[in-house]
Amino acid sequence: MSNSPQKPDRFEQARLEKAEKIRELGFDPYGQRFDNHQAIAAVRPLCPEEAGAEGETVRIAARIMGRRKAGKLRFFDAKDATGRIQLLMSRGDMTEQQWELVSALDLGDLVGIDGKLKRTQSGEVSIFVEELTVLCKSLVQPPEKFHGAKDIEMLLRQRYIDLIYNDGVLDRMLQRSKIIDSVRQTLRGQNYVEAETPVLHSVAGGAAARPFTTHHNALDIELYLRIALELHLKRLMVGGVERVYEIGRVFRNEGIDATHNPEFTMIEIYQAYGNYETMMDLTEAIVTDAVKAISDTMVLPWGEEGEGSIDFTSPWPRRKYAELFQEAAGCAMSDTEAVKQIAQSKGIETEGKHPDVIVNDLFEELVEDSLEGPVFVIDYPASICPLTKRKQDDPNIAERFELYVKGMELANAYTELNDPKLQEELFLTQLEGQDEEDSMAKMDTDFIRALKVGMPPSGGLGIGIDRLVMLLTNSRSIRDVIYFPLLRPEGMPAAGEE
RNA sequence: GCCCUUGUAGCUCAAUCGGCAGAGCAACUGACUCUUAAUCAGUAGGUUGAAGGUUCAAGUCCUUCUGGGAGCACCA
Repeated sequence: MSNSPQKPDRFEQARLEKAEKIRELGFDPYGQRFDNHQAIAAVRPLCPEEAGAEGETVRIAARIMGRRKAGKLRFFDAKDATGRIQLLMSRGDMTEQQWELVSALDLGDLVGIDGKLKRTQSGEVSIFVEELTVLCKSLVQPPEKFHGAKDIEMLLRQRYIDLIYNDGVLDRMLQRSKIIDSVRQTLRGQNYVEAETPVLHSVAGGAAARPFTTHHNALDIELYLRIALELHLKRLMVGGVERVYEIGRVFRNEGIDATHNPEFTMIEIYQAYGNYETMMDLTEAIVTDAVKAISDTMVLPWGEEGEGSIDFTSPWPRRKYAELFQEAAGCAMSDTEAVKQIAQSKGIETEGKHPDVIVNDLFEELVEDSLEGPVFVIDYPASICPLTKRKQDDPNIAERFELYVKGMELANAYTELNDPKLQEELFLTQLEGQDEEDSMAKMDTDFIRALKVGMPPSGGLGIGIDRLVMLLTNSRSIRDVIYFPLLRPEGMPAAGEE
């Protein structure tokens, strides 16, 4: 891409001329510090009910969203992060210099306003402007005032346009912040401490996913961006940090769709001397607290208006993996031949695969999408869970649960494996039918060394924060809850050109 | 990666069978002191994503490239 500045279009040219006019009037088109302004949402209720009655003097800072003229009157719609309010500027109430300044205003400009709250004759809450301060001249023509901006590509590449001009976008992102605050608060209340562990890993472990690779120049080594938080947090458990969590970005070099972004936010939580059952209780606490943080009710809408809902009232059902499998497939998951036949009838590749991998493929095909939830699926086949402690009375079953809501996996938790010898063995054992890069079993010798020192028996829990926010804000796409989802860069030269 | 679909003015969208590229909003000039998708009169605004091809004639048909979206695959 060229580094030379873009030639201004006709709109930018006109606005630059207005900026110059503002300078000639003795003002700064890009503004200065503007103290003691009030939130529009706080100011609106102060307006007198009776039309024409003079209310309090207020000061706001806002963006100009709309404009109407009626002779020597100017009505503007102004908006800040909290709400909208109408501004009224009258030729008769302003100095000559201020009136000239009004004529240099455009849609999209940021202004500081001092004036009195008063209702217009039609009853609209308004600020009758006494002093106008230009805080920033906008050089860009805003989208159409009625239909707004709809081009998804533009809205994602220029998310600020989306945030300014599309109602609900900023609100949803602020809800995301509230949800994350709530998660931290719940954990703080139970004496968990937040940790920050490395993003750059020499072994990308803790999950089954393709990593991004990068390179450190001074050490001249290949590094991976982390795909999970697990192995470092467990090292902290070894070190005596008994209740620990991290909220952080993880990176997986895989496809992009409505529920997957290459970088996404996970929380992983570890509790010494707990197990997967204590983590189920914690999951319920975290999610229900988050619901309370953004809603007055435990039943949240899902889908189009009136189409559906999610009832987060706890406790949530806990269903055994094997039972759900049997109900859906009509055979026991230990019946290897029957499982294979059903899998083949569903078009699932079975050749060379470990029986438990086939069972899991079938489970995903038959069961997952139908789990409306919230529901805990518990007790997974051990062979697909290499980091999990087995049940004491059945070594084929792992103490693991996944939480499903609306067919989406929201949380995943284990009773953590703390036997270093067994862990080492599981790292070495590739499940048949899995490519090495698809496998979770990547040898991490430093992690084994840590386990030998001794890690308490523990519960571990991971929650996909983006998915939690999606479910709580009725968002069908992960792009609705991430400010800047990954897009292909603009303006790359076509292959073979240049 | 596969397949389908889409890209027209700053924005939202038209353009019939291949036949003069258009509207609304926004902008600009003017009128109007209570509007709120304000109204009224006028003006200007285009490399139809890019390159090539077919044709007397291409926004429209064909090829390649490119950005976006939906689905599939992978995955959480």
